[in-house]
Amino acid sequence: MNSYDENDAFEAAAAPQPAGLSLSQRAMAARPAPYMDGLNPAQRAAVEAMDGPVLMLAGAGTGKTKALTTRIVHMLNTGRANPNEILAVTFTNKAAREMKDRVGRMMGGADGMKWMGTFHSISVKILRRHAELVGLKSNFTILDTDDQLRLLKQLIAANSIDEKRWPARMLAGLIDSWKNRAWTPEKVPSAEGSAYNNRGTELYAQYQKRLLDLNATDFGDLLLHTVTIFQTHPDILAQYQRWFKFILVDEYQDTNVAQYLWLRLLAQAHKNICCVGDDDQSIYGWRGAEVGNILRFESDFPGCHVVRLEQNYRSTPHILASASAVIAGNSGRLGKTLWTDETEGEKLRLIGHWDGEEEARWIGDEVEALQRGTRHMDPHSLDDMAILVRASHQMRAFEDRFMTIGLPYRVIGGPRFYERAEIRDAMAYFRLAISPADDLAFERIINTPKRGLGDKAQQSIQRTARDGGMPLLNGARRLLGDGGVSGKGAGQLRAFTEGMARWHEATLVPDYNHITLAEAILEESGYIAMWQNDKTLEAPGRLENLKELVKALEQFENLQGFLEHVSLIMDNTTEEQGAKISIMTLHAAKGLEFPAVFLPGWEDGLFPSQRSMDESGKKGLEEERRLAYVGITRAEKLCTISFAANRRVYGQWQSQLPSRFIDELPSAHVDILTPPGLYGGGFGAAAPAPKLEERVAQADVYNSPGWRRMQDRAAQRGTSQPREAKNTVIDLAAVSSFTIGDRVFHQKFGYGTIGGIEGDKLAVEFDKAGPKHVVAGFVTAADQSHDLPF
DNA sequence: TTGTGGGTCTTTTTT
DNA sequence: AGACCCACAA
Repeated sequence: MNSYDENDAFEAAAAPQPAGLSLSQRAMAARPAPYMDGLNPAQRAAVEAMDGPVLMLAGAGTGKTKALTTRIVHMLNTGRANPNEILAVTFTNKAAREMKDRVGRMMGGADGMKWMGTFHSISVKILRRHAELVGLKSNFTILDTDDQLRLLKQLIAANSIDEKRWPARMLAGLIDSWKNRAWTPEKVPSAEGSAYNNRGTELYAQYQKRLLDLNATDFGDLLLHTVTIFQTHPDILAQYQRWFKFILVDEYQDTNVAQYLWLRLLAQAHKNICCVGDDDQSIYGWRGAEVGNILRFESDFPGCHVVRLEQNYRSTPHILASASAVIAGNSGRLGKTLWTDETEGEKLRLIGHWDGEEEARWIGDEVEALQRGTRHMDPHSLDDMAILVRASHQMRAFEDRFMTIGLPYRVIGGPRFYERAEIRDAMAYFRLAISPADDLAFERIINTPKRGLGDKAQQSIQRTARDGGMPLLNGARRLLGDGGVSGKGAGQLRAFTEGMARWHEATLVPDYNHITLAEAILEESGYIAMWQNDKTLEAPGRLENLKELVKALEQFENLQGFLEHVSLIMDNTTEEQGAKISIMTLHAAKGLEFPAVFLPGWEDGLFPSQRSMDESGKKGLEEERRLAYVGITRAEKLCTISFAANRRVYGQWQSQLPSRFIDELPSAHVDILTPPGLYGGGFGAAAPAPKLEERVAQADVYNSPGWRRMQDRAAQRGTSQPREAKNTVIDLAAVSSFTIGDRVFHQKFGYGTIGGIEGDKLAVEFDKAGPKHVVAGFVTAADQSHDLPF
């Protein structure tokens, strides 16, 4: 089967269409359609506005998917379009699947909706039909980032560029960003000429040529080539414009320039385009998304309907008020005011911790409390809870903690199934068996498992193949015939090429059993054995994944079909049993909702991310703020924000300041769970830090049992007694090191605070004030320390 | 050819 | 701290 053959819905367009509405359709349209029940006026308006462009500004939790799917159902039911005349585009397969499911549920099947999918999957369908116009054959392959990087490395080496100074990743990122902006090599502006040591454009052109030679595309090409075809072949564009009577776009705020052009070209004739988005949830600027697209919609499509969905069905008033207050800090918004009928609900909770481990500990306890149910909350399943972090490395502290207390968790968005090394290796074996000319697959697996074929041997294979103008696999065969490989490698290479020949034969048999074949390939190639002999910890998991892969084959008729599918669908489909708390990044959380959400790590530099602010300034900060908005609005009932005063960053302890977003939270909607003033930074607007004198007055360090214990110990050891230095302020810049509890910190603090949890011993060492001297104290419950009131 | 030790870098992620 | 990548030695 070739999926590019089955997609010929386009031909069906030539079939005569019913003129106007049928009687039954008119009857349907006349009475209020039952599927409209339960829509609010705004949603209804979004569903019914059919004459001209529509911009649906849908805030978080306002039922935009409901409006979007109902709109599709409405178009179908009123006979405005056939299922295959509606182009519905999303960004992720998950979103496409959900939309399909929901339309299917309302209509009793969404079979005819052939043009509902991601930008990329739809582009592939179009591109397969017109591949020759951009120099490809219709059975082109789609490279993943791994292949892409390997290709670029070869090019860089061939151009004798020092890959150390000019990494392939950098070039890949550059090319990707150019493709996101719909720039072919000729169109890259000369201002970009200095990129990649002045050779960026040149290498880009070479890379594109190499891709055509391989009859391959990368992900960016799928859109870029399609746009090129539309721009250079008006007749073809016109066909599609006629064909797609209505266009719907989800998450419009995340479109990049290429996608924007793609849409505008298709929509410019009839202008029946409906874009749904939320400018406040644009969080993918760093990968080319242009908030400008949504901000500009009204001038792009003059006379468009703008519908605002503002009634929120998800969150409590406190959560909405907090999210709104934070996002209000951004400028240039289209502006929305989320509101809700609900009046009940818990305030947000804000808590500071001593360090990241303490934070994880506290959240673990809190999760268990929520499971049991608390004074304020009914018992909740772990499935109802999520921890949303800014950066994926933050997830580890929680994994560690949950592992030790035996709390079931799931990490969402980790390394994806199809991106794991063992899966890609296995797929490369399948690819080579099906297409013996797939050189990239050959390179990946020729020495995996180790066959004694290192650099040298591989280079001779490359040379032989190039001289003979043949694929690498054939080159290897010829080299073997010529006796060009010696020693152990020869025997193993022969076994490999013979195996490949055998497996390739097998794929040519009509209706071959692809599952048995796949198992045979992995077994006979020695790939399974490689992992079985591997005694490292992750080996069993990898074998498990391979089994999983073979199982996934069952849903396909043959290996070809499977590979075609997998190149576009990269999501992890394995759903394990049992209730688990979810841990994921804020980015991965978009589109999801949970009754209880934890937002840890709200510290300046981490969130908002310092790098984001350094690289993109105010623009970066605003995107971070949108991320905060997304995080808070994921919560339905309970949202807990936390930060730590100290955190290990790249192996170094660093003192942290609370996030500036904490200062933007409205104090009336936030419960502070930490004694105010615990940390010098205070809680911003929610609760400003008390004056130092007040905090010193509250401190009762010297009456604590701990203080006495310290005195005892000093006496025992014959060292000097801890010095009393009450009501003095320490210049933190003079602190060279300090210890709290059993941790020692060697760091200069130009600013900030030092704190501990109750019971921590605390000692500070100075180096500026003459000879080193040490003061020591003890952290009490009342004064978990700040500017060291000794 | 394969294993190892030192140097480098460190946000977010879909297709 | 930890992952990754490359250069070098066995």
